[in-house]
Amino acid sequence: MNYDREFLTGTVGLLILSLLSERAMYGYEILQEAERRSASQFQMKEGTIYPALHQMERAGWLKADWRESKSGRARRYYALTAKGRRQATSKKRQWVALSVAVRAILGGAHG
Amino acid sequence: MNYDREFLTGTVGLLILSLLSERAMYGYEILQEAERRSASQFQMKEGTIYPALHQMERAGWLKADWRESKSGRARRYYALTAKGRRQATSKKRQWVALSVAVRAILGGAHG
DNA sequence: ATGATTACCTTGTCTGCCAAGGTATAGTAC
DNA sequence: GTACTATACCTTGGCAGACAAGGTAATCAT
Repeated sequence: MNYDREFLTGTVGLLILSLLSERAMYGYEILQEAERRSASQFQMKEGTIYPALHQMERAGWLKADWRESKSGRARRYYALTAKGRRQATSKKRQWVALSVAVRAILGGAHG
Repeated sequence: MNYDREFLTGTVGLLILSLLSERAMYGYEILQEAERRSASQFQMKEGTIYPALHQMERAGWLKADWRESKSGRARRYYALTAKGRRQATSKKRQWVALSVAVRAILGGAHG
């Protein structure tokens, strides 16, 4: 297996796809959820996430629709398509393989 | 702790520093060693590693010297400086934290 | 001699991430 | 009522990392 070049840099894509594979979310919610679950290790920026979502939508991984919240504020919810689900699975697998490979090298280096 | 932006993309830097924290190596050797230990998962390219080594040298993380191999071929060996050793430790720690955080998010997503 | 491998290097391109800025609404504090 | 904060969306521009592609030159095997 070869890592996409994109993947080596693309932790953000992995996170988005992973979160959306649980349920549909809107952009701002993804930011907060990632921060919460990682104990604030991840602090993705809006300038990172919105363009990423748009790009994934164009690529056919996501499907978006506007929903009104109770307060009347409009939110754009994103859900995985079938293609997106395959991407999510693939990226997770790649990440696991990557982390195993990194550990194989760090491990040699003292421990 | 916050990840350097650089780190999120910079697996290559981590690998180089880790390998050099074991012993001095020359560029080409690093490529091969990374590939060998990762069971060919990593196939770093020369266009990646040489500029990276030069940059780390400029940053004062590495010290380089030319050595002749038995065959008479010249090789440029790189060794960590004290500063480089601190960097290596820091980057390893960051990587471990990153992988924990990613797993915290992937974990929620079905498993 | 021809090609593969070792070993170094640089330039140009593509893309990801983010800082910075912008819009607009809802809730809270004074 | 007005200022501030948080929510929620968005875009533009710049910087840096990874690599494809190309180059040099020596050694080794056929």
